[in-house]
Amino acid sequence: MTSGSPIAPDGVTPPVGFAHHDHSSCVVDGLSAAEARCSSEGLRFTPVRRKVLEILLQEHRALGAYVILDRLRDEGFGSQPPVAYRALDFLVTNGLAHKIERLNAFIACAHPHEPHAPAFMICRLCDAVAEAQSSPARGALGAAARATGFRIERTVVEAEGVCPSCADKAPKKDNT
Amino acid sequence: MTSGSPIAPDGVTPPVGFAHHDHSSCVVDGLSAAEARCSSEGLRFTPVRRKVLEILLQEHRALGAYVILDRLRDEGFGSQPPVAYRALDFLVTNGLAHKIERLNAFIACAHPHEPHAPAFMICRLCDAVAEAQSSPARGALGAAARATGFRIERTVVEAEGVCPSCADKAPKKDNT
DNA sequence: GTCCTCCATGTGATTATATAACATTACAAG
DNA sequence: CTTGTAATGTTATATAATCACATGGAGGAC
Repeated sequence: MTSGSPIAPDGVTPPVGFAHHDHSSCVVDGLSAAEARCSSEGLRFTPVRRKVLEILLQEHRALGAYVILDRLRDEGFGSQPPVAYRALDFLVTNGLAHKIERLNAFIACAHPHEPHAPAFMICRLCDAVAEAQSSPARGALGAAARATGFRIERTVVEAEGVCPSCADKAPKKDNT
Repeated sequence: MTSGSPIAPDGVTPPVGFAHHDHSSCVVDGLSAAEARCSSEGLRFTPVRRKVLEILLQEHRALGAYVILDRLRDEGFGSQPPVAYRALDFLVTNGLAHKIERLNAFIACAHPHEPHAPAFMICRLCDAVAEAQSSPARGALGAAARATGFRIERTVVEAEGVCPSCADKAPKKDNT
């Protein structure tokens, strides 16, 4: 996406995941960004953590912890749940991956270079997930929070629906 | 269990909805709104469903399905998970309750009279949950969805943080 | 009325998701 | 090398959700 990364008129970074792009660069960029981040912050980017991130980067979909665990086992890592959960916790804590609460599953961060309040679009037909930026504190939710004195520390913003590709394949949904 | 009392261990009334209000009317209004809705739409507001909604209405916090199940058992209803999950599914489907994805728990709808895209504020200290309205499709997420052709069908908007009451109790925040 | 069908409920078993607890290993600092 | 700390491995368990099938009740067809 390096060459074909148009910036929308309003300055919003377009989401990745529903559009064609050079996917190999997603993996490469994601891993190198993770290395850079960990190096600069003194975090240990260990083999398990790297492998989990690589697994996540290979698709723009959310993967359950046990799917990841299966792949870790195939790669010779430990095969018990904490192995996957600990690596995922590291990645999420450090902004290299996100948990999709709606799916109880995990996805690699699509914008690992900058701090962000992620928002996700989840296709209920093909399970593709695209990450966008959100500013929930600026909308109705932020107004409600300020009105009541609630201090927002973290937000979960997830939209469920149909991605353009699936909408093309099944334009009408009343057809069984 | 604490017999369902919404009184915190220290004896202080927790922030229900973050603001003082006539809580008995929450229960009454919620139940009567549910009756009206079900009556007008030909839905069966059965004893289990009514009891589950009543349980949820008694607190402005999210309850796990198994907590609800415990209370159902105490009331003489079935004690197996599907009993609670089916009633919850009915309530959520018909807009009388919501699932808080972040907590894997459920809460009664605070605005049962009108269709809405709910947003929630979750206090990580006292577990109180307040419901607000959201318009995620009008912000950055909506812009991203339109830009990519994603059709939003449902949104999850949940903010985690500290409610005003807990912020007062622990003004110096030694975070985490 | 009887029968029938549909939907809701009850129950036992199972699957899926996540964490607790503790032993072992790797690694950096002194 | 010793030691402290973080990471990993492993067993067991907790929590969340669903499957599969039996039972029962309300309402319509006859």
